[in-house]
Order: sequence, then C-alpha cells, then structure tokens
Amino acid sequence: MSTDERAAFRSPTLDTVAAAAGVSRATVSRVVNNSAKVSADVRELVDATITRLGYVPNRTARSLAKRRTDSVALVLREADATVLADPYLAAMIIATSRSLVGTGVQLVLVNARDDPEHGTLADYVRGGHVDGVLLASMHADDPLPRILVEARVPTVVGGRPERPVPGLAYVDCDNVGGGRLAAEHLVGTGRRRIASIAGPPDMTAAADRLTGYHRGLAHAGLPIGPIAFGDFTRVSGERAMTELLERAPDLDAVFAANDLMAVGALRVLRAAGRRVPEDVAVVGYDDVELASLTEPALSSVHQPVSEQADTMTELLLRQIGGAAPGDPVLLPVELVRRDSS
Amino acid sequence: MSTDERAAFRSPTLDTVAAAAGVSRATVSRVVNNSAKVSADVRELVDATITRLGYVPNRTARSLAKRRTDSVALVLREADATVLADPYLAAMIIATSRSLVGTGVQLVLVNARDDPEHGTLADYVRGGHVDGVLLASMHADDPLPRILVEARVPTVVGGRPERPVPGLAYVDCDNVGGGRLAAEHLVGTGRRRIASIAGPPDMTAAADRLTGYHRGLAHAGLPIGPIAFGDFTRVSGERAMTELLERAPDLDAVFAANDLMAVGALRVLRAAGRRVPEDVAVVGYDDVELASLTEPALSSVHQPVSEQADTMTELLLRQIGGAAPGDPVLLPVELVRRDSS
DNA sequence: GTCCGGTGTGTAAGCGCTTCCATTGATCAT
DNA sequence: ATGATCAATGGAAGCGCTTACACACCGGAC
Repeated sequence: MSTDERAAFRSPTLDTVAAAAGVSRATVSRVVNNSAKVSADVRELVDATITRLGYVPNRTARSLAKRRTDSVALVLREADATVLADPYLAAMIIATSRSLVGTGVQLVLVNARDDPEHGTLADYVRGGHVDGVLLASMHADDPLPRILVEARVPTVVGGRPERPVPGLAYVDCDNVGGGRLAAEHLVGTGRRRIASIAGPPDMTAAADRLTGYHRGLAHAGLPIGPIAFGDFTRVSGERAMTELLERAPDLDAVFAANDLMAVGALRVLRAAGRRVPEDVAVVGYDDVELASLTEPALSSVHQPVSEQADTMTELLLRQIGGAAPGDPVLLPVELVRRDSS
Repeated sequence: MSTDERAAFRSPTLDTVAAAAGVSRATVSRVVNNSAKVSADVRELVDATITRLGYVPNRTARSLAKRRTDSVALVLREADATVLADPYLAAMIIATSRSLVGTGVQLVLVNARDDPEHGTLADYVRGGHVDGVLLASMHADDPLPRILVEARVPTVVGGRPERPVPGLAYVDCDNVGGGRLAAEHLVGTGRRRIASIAGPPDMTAAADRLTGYHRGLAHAGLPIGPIAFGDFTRVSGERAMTELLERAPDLDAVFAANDLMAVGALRVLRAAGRRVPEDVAVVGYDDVELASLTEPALSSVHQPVSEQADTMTELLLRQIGGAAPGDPVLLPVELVRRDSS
C-alpha cells in the first residue's frame, strides 16, 4: 500500500465527528479534552459519536495548536558503541521509559551521533519536536547543556556537569560518597595496600569516585595507593589490573570505578594466581546485574538508577510546566557487600 | 521561566524569514526543502537570512502539513520489569537507535505498559505521532500486530509471530537452526545425555529453539533428554537446573534457551559439585556480553542483533515509503564456542 | 509580431486542532 | 417587566508549514 492509498483511509477528524453529532468542532474539542462546561447530554452524545466513528485525535495537530508536544528527548552523548553497551546506560533508558508511564509523555531516544556538528541537536530540540531534554552520560567538555539552557529549553542532566552551568538542573548519585564508602569498607576489613582502577578523568562520575576514595583513605590515615586509569570497559579493566600488579605486587585490595572494569580485574587476578578475596579484595561500582553473577560475586556500590530516572523526569516535567530548574539533587548510594571483599 | 515567558522568545517562523528576505513564504519553504526551482541568487539570499535570524523549521507544523512525522515507534511488549532487564532487549534498543542514525527518522520508545487496555497503543499510533511501528519481544497471543496491519500502519515485527498474519513483515533469527546447532555441537563433542532448559513456550523464539534442538538430537539418533522450562531469567534457570539434576542425575550436557538461564545453570552445577565442562557441558543462547565473562566462559549461539535491527528498520522505512510489506526475513545464527562445552 | 513552452515566484487553500470571543437563552434580583 | 449574570455553544482566527495552481516573464520558433 502506498502512502497515497493509505491516505484514502484517512481517519475521521474533529469535523467529521462534529458533523455527525450535529455540534460544532469546538464542542467536540471540549469533550475530548474534558474541559470546561459541556452539558451532560451533549457530552454523552459526542462521546457516543466518537466511539461509533472510531475517532482518535491527531496528536500532531494538537501539538501545533497547543505549542506542546508531550514528549521529551533522552539524549545519549556517547558516540562510541562500546560505551553504549554499558549496562548502566541501558538501565537508565529502561528506567526513564518506565518513569514516564502514565504521564502521557512520550520518550524520544536521540543518539548523540545524530549530531555531527554541535548545534544540530540543539536545533532539533528547538524545532519543537520535544518539550524538554534529558541528558545522560555526558562528558566534561560537552557544550550542549549550556546551549540548551541558553535556548531556554527545559533540561535535566543525569550526573554532575564538569563546570556549573547557572540554571541547569541535574540529578547525580553521590559518587564522592560512594568512593569513600568503598575505601572505608576495604580499610575496615583490614586492607592496607589498596589500589584503584579509575574511570576516564573527563567524566565527572569517575573523577568524583576517585576523590571519595582518596578521602576515605586519607581519613583512615593511609597513603594513597597506585592508580591506573581505564575507560569503563572490561578490557581496560584487565589492562589496568595488569599494570597495577606490576607496579604494586603486594597490593591487597582494588577499588574499580565500575563493575565492568572490576570484572576485568577479577580475571587478571585469577590468572595471576591471586585468590579473591583472600589475597586481594575487590570492590566494583554500579552494582549491575553482572556483579552478582561473577565468581566470586562482586561487592559493589549500588546506585539508585530508577530513583535517578524518576527524579530526572519529575524535575523535567515540572520545568516544562513552568517551574524554575531548581537545585541539583544528590542521591545516596550504598555498598552491597558480596564475596569479593 | 514559565511556558508563557518562553513563548515570548518564540523563534522566527517562515513568515519572519520571508518578510526579512523580501520573498514569499512559499519560496522560503522551497529553499528550506531545497526543492524545485529556485534561482541561485534568491536561494543565497534566503539562506543568509535564515542563518542571520537563526531560523529553524518547526517539525510539528511540517508534520501536520505533510502528514508525516519522520519518526517511528519501538514498542516493547513486556509488562514485566524483570524481563525488561534482558540484555538482548537492551541491545535491540541500542541497535535500533543506531540503525536510524542518518535517516532523519526519530525513535520513540513505547513501553507496553502504556497500554493498559488493548487498543490504546493502536490509537496512539493511529493518532499520527509516528509513521510506523517496530515491535519487539512479542508474546504469542498478542493481538497488536493484527490490529496494526488492519489499521494499515506500517509495521515490522522482530521475531516470528505465533500465527502468520497476512501482510505482516517480520525479521527473525534462525532459532530452529540455532537450537539444532547447539544440539549438534554437544553431540559432536561426545555428549549423549543432553538435557535442556527451555524458554516460555508462549514465545516463538523459545519454542523454535526447542524444536531445533529436538531435530538435532533426532538427526543424531539420540533420544530426547529431559526438559525443564524457565522464563528467561537467571533465577528460573537455577530452578530448572536443580530440577533437571534431580530428574536426570547422569546428564552430561545442558542446552539453555538463553544466556541468563545458562548462567543460573552454571551456578547450580558448581554448587552441585559438577565440573563444567568436564562433567557437564553447557551451551547458552543469545551470546550477550555476559557469556564471555562467566567462569568458565559460556559457549552460546550468537544472534546478529545489529543486523536484525538494521533489517527491521530498513523494511519499515521501505514500507513507510509505500512499498509492500514483503516477505519475512530469516537471519542466520552461529555457535560461539567457549570453555563451557 | 504572435504564440508557445519553460522558469521562477506568489497566492491561497489546506493539514487537524485549540481557544478567544461573541451569541444565545435561561435564571435571578430588582 | 427589565437589565444583569451566567452557563452552554458556535464562529472564526490562528498554530507554522506545504503545495497545487495561477501568474508573469522570458527567449525562441513560426
């Protein structure tokens, strides 16, 4: 069937219904939006006509008239497919989708790669296809948040932006607290030569976790152990662990800035003949499902992903409704202790 | 900033540009769509005006006028959050998003739970907010595909529908072939008492894998081993494996209909003191990243998820363009052999 | 010089809906 | 009775864009 043919099956419009019910378009519109004063009998008549004709309002037309699309964009700022495989991000997508259920707001998934040159994405948003933007997984140098704020597009960022942007709302998990939690836990179980596999320094989440970890050690009066950097992939975790073992063969614990890298560490440790947790304790971050499936099961800092998504959408919808962006929100994390530490 | 205030910042429209450039709206429109004949100098003038004014076309208005939204829905038919955690589904979402990059078509993620009563979703689609629908993870009794086809909404299903629906396009991975591949592999490595953890019988993918597995055994002249059913979650895999060990303590191989359940089986086997692969060989299905991370690493049937997503979007876009739905597509799978078999 | 076929541009009629404003009867106090 | 008030409805003007159609203008064929 061609587009033309399909057009022949055009569904009834407000006019059709109005004519069939013998009332004006305006009245039908009022009924559909259950707005204002419509007498009970007219309402009933119109409702009946609507179901009889199988009328369903055209969202596009409505959007145009109301200047409101009732949909928001979830923008993923990851060009790299590898990083997109991150289960945390996947969880974020699902959670966001779920938190929108029942609000009548639709979720448009926008892949960052739609945006070869900066500005295109901003234009898209300004094009009026969405009422607001949820920004996930940003990198430090990303100009997008500022652009959006300046274009007065309601925006909420997941995670702390590198530099504060006035009027930019964001919802972060307490990465500093999480890093500290991990350090304190390891110290508390008697570890003294604690190494760390950090994430990419250009991501604030990674930097904050490292900061917290440092603080935890400092607070316990311990020196800062060796640090190797990864990019949140398993392979980079393996590389980092190998490096750490060379630089500090006597380490007795490792804190990895995410679970994928922790899993990599686990493998390298096993290959090197170190027992976990007897010889080396390992703590990961994110608490993705994978963490409970490894052998030994991985201790990890749990992030409230659903809550983060819920908060983000709530802030966004409120902003779309006209409220001020409001203050940043920091969500608490907790350590889930399993067998690896 | 309230909605009203924001409205005050209304961006320039076609009219604004037309007035500023001293031409008609139609001409500006032609330039924007680089359509038809516009003289070089006028085009240049208009282009300049557009950038000067920072004009960006309003997609909603365009959609209304063209009866075309340039966006498609990806509908997830899973009410249950647990199943939504399936990495295969996550991969599907990402892959679909990626395959749309560069087409100018947007992806709207629709959670099935938006659809408490059947019909709502169909209405949504007919509401003209999307040009077509991608259906993922359907269950056998789902009336949606038929409804969509009858409403003449371009639709492509991922996976084989239980009952053939005339005029319904779908893209499936060769589940029968995959099941058979797994069986043949296990037989080929000398296993003789092969058990199976099957998926929910109301999902065609699960049923087909089981069928293929049966055929593989039959072809080798082996009797069909014990079968336990799970629901594609890890926990159900554990339960199933426990049951199988009771019913057939002498089994020497297990084929699980997905990786999550295979991981569950792995744990139960270890707990039961069976060595993998020495005592019991295990093969999973899906080849999600997790499969390469278990200990021992899991052999698994690999599905071409990206290719499936690509094919689906391609078929859909073609259909939206006016082409007939076309024949179902069956994508080949392959066995990835790792340490568990 | 007239007629023809292009070309480039403008005019205006939508696309399907919302919403302001005016209109019409009632209802009520005076 | 008379005007004021109010609820219910209709009329009509948009929302910002596309696109058939008409029109003017041009060069060339006759």
